[in-house]
Amino acid sequence: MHDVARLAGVSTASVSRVLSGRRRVTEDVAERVRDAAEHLGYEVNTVGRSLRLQSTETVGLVVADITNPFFPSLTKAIEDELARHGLGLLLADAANDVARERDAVARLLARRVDALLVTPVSRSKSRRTIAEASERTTVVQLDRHASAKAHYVGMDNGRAISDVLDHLAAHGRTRPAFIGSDPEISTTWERQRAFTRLAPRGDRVLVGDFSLDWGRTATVEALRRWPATDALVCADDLIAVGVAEQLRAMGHTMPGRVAVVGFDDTMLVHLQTPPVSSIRQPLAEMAAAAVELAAGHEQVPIRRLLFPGVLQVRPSTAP
Amino acid sequence: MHDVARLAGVSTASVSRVLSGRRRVTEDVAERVRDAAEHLGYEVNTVGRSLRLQSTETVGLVVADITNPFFPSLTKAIEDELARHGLGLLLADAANDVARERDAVARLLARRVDALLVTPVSRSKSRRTIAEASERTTVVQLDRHASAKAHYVGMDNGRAISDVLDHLAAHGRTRPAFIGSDPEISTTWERQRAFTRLAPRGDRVLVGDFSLDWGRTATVEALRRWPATDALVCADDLIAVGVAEQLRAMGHTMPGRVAVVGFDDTMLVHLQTPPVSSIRQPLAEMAAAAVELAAGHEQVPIRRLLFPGVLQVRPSTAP
DNA sequence: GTGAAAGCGCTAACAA
DNA sequence: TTGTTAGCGCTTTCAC
Repeated sequence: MHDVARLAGVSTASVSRVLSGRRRVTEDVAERVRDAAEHLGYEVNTVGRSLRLQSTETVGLVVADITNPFFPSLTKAIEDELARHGLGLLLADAANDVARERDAVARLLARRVDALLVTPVSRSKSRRTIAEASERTTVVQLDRHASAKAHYVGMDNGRAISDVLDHLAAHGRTRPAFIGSDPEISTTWERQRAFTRLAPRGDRVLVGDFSLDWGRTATVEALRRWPATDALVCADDLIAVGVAEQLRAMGHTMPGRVAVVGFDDTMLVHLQTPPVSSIRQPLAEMAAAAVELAAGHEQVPIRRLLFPGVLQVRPSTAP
Repeated sequence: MHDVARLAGVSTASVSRVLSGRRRVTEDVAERVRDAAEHLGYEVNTVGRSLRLQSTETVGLVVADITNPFFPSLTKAIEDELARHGLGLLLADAANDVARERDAVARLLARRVDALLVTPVSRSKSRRTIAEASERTTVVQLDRHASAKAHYVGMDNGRAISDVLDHLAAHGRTRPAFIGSDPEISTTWERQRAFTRLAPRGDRVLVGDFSLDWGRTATVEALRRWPATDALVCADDLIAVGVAEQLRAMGHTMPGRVAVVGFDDTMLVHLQTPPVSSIRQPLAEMAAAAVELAAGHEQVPIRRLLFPGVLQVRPSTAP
């Protein structure tokens, strides 16, 4: 910076004013500084700037499980939006483990991120981690939530379930069952609860884990317990794919006797033949809202932003 | 830090020495400092440290396409290894676009990452980006490569193809064809070249893009042009899944008349029935090697590290 | 509008 | 072994 100042014949203060664009200077000075900087290949050192401004212009993101295909899509949406705001993304993976999640949060806080985005692993066991972090910086819970002490940006799962049930009913399917996964995942829990409240026979719910095999097993179990079932609403796409596979193995053509619908609209549902209907989260809008909360310098009251999902209708529910 | 020093009755230098662990102090001082720090909830400010040490202890990773399921696995392996070394991960996505890749590299360099890991989008069009970046910091090309001026950590694709052909031959399949994707992707290109060199009829190669649909189309085309084909070696799993789907649609049971094998061993191949054989990259070892090169402070000569892949044999090639 | 100077929080060189 | 001090690169008062 000194070199640039010398070459431009101004003080380092003016160089800073020009290059950071945070203050007015005469056009003459601005031009000389820009020329000098370009000539010397000078680029502002963000570390010095961060120290001075007490802001790293970096946001941390702790995803519950990066290998779950929904999270890369979410990560991409966030990274995109952050880049648009000139913010960096420090990523950490909790690997579905609350202890690792706590570690990851601590590591990112130690790096002085300006804000922290988290998709909590567990409704109950992530609560303290989130609450404590939110005393140190702005925390935005994304997709999932665990604490009322931090912002939450997610999808309106109740409305999504309602839309699914309407869609199924419109196709004459009035005897759905719900294949859930771990109810400690807030999204799964909300979907299950909404189903219980809204479905014709809301008690037809099976709960297992987040896996293809569980989808297979649950299909057999559901059709055994409730033989008249004409639709299986799944807590996520991986389960839905397992369900679809099992139905095919049992000789059903989809939708045929049983319609199938998943959640999150990951690429998985496109790999099935026929493709499986799924609710898509509006990731771009969610990312924009989350980053706005994260980048907002003023202290705002805790927000809870719910976006509507969009049911992607495919042959698994509407031939 | 001043508060900690005062409370412990020592200088800030001693606080630094204790908390950074980079210098010897008496146990008495160390204990008083640690107590004081804990009492005050003090945590070293990494920004100040970075400025002083001229090192951010952070590594940048530019992935070619985070929504391609191979890259989350790679990202996870890297993040894991970096965390083990106390290093942070700044992530950026190139979205399969060389212009965005160049931007991403520039943004991470501006943030003064200690090293840059990149999976180049294109063998030819990413070359300048990589070469120029490697003049500014340590660059490690991961999985794919584009420039000889930076390290490369990847899989031995030639050997992998050789293993695949041996495996197929052992099961009596001696008339394979290769379904490639974009040869600008270095891995795809190497796999294709090895096939051409090693396969019984190395000219039986189709080249398309990286998609499910191309897998479907290519299957039809391959069986039309070379009706005796008894195995389809695919440049990646997504193509392999498309191939498997198409074979099923054509009424073949896998492996039956045509065996199928993919690359990268992503979760996609498990979603097929039956599961599809695939070559797994040794991600943990590759990540360890890449991070070692990235974290190594001494200037080492350009390295090119190839790890052997492991063929995961499944019913699509061995019933 | 511009420059001089202070200071963000840290660590290393130097002195004691 | 420990303390004093300078300085990493930046931005922002404050004085002009």
